Amino acid sequence: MDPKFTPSLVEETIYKSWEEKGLLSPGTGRSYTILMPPPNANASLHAGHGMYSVEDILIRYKRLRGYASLWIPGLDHAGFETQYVYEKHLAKQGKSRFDFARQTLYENIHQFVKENSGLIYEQFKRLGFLADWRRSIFTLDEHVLERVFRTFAKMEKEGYVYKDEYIVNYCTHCGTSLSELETVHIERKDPLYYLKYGPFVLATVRPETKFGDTAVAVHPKDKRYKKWIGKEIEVEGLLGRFRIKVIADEMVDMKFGTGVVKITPAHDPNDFEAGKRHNLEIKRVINIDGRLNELAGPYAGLKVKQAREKVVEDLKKKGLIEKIDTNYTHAVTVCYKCGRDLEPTVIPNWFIKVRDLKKPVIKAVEEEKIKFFPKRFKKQILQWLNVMHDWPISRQIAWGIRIPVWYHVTGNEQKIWVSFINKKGQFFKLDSIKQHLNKGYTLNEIKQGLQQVTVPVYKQEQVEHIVSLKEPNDSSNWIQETDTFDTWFSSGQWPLVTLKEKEYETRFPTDVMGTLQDILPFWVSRMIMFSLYIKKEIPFKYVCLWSLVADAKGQKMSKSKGNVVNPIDLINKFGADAFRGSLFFGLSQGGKVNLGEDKVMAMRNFANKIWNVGRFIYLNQEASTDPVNPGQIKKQGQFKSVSTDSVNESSKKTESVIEEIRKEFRKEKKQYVKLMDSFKFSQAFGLLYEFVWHRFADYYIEQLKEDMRSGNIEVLGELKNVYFENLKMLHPFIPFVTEAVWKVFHGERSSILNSELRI
RNA sequence: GGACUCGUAGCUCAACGGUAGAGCGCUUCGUUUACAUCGAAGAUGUUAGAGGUUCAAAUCCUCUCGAGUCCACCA
Repeated sequence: MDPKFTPSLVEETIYKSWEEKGLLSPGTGRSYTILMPPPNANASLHAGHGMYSVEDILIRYKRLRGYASLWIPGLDHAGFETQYVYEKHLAKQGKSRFDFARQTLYENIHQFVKENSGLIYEQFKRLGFLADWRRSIFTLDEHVLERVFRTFAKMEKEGYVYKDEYIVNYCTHCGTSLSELETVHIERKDPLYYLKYGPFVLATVRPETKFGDTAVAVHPKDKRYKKWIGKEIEVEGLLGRFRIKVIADEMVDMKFGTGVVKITPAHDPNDFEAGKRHNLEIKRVINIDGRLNELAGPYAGLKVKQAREKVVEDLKKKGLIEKIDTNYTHAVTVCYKCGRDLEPTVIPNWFIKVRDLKKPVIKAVEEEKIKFFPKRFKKQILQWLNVMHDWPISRQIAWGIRIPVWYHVTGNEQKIWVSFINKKGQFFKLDSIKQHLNKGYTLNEIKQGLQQVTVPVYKQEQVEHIVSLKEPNDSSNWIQETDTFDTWFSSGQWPLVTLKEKEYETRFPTDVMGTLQDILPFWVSRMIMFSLYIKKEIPFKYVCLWSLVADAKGQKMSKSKGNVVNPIDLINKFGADAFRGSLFFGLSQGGKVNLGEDKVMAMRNFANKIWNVGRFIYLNQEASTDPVNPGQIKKQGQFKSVSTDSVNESSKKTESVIEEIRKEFRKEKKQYVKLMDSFKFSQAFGLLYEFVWHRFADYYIEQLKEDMRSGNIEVLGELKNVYFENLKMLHPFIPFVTEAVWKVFHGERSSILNSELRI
């Protein structure tokens, strides 16, 4: 044994030996199952992934406790994220997604993902993860698509699916709608314009949307305006005079501005709601490309920002602006991806009605059928579930699972709008199929080069559609929806696609779902929802949440701050054990993990300490002439009878130290199990650290050093026993060094994973 | 506006009703034989502030101040 433990010399060999011995898959015993949260297929390891170690700890711990523990990995196609990355890649070549038919784009991204996937698994292996890689599942695998289709079809049949014009946060840059959870609110200072509006003055930050106003609202109790309620007023605007209705609505804050609000249902979420309440017309003036349309008269074609400037300028000229408050701070909703202002816009969208679907979820959480660690997340998820409203599942991206809805083209040529690329690669923007056909393109060619299908929701005359995996095989023409499912619609069904059919009897519900607390509402709540809906059973018994890994100072890691730590660098430098240890050493349950090189170094030292304790015992064992099996000594355990023969000071001392160590060790082990079983990993690890280093090495070994040197086999046996048991307890946290030492004592072909941790 | 988390040693954090701890850093001493990626000894704290409950409070309660996160609203 070298005087130093050198991770780089052993880690690869050890991992290979686990693979070769089949230790990545479970042996016999009671089932214990964890589904790995699928990382993005094309992702590369970042520090946050380090927390997947929690699951590795559980898998190894349970394996040592005699369970058939199984960790099933997977990869997520991560629709939005991946397409975003790919489009940046395209931009470098001076191209955009509008240069490709959606099918081509899909295939290109697929190729791109294929080329870039697999890396993260190699990196996970560097971390020592004991997952059954051969069982890896990709969220676009055939059986996943089928499951997703069946779920959608069932939901459709049972009335949980509907399509509606709906106001969504639309990112005109990313070209897609975002769920509320994908938006970010930022505080910003914007000018607040006080516009003369007929007999009123009203305040707005968005004068450019005034062309879409369909009412003016005041508070029902506002004495100032009571006499106008229900009447029409005449307003002098930029496009001439027009009449508009005055409505009363509680949403109006009398104290804000002048207490008068313009209602623009098409471009403001609140106004949209108000519009519904008062049956107002939705008048859309901004198109999904972020430019004003023909309803804005001379302003058509301008982007929102330019339009605002121009409108303000012209309003000033006409004397329609009373004043401008330049000191107004408000919250703006921006895209979490590109940071640009989101445009509230109405577009046709598929929705899932969640009111009934979420009820059993709330019940299961309330009744603690599913337990959360740390506990406070129970409260949080309940809060989220209670405010959760209908789920928009349409995404206007190509990289994803296409919604299996087919529209009946025959007879609806005028109602179905498409954009496509012709054979020559020319792009044709959104227009009705009829228009395109009139220009001489065949439906087949349109379908070949299809980019987007948009079927507005016609209140009276719906376009006939059916849910089907393939094009209906009849004489008429059909065209498939181009929207894809929200990523969470498929990954929410993860627990339903990861196990083999017969495993649902033994391994379902699975045991633990460990994941980032950020995606508790996105993912965890939806997995529970789908599982209860399809299987009538919870998908997992425990949810273990961890937070982001931050830098040494507790700052969130981000590229712009330049404080990103690459775990692989740390592993190369200090070893996987040191990296893993640093994620668990000295922190509170579910708290923030501060990853600093100092801490990793401290853990490197700890691994080395463990190695050297083993080395010391080993050298003494080699030195002792009689290599008696320590197991036998333990059975005899007769220190008293041995020592009574030679009654002297030193043996009395030995005897009492042995008693002491046994007592302390028993206590340690008991506490360890208790902590591990209640997901208090950091505390458990701290307990081991303290015992192994400061009690076992610094105290007991020092006390018993003389006995070891003089070849006292009983003492050696006792120390070995305590040491080995501690190796087993440490193994889930720092698998490599513990395995390396184990092999020194038990032979190259042995593995600590084949041992058992008895209590 | 609502909810949550957190203010403890120079730094990063533990302890969660019963003598305030760890890692890193710092001071002094110690290496012929397990480890200097080490050992021994030590310094550093009115536990943000104020009040309350209790025999006993860093810990429970209330308020104040400060930091952060999430949700909602904002014409």
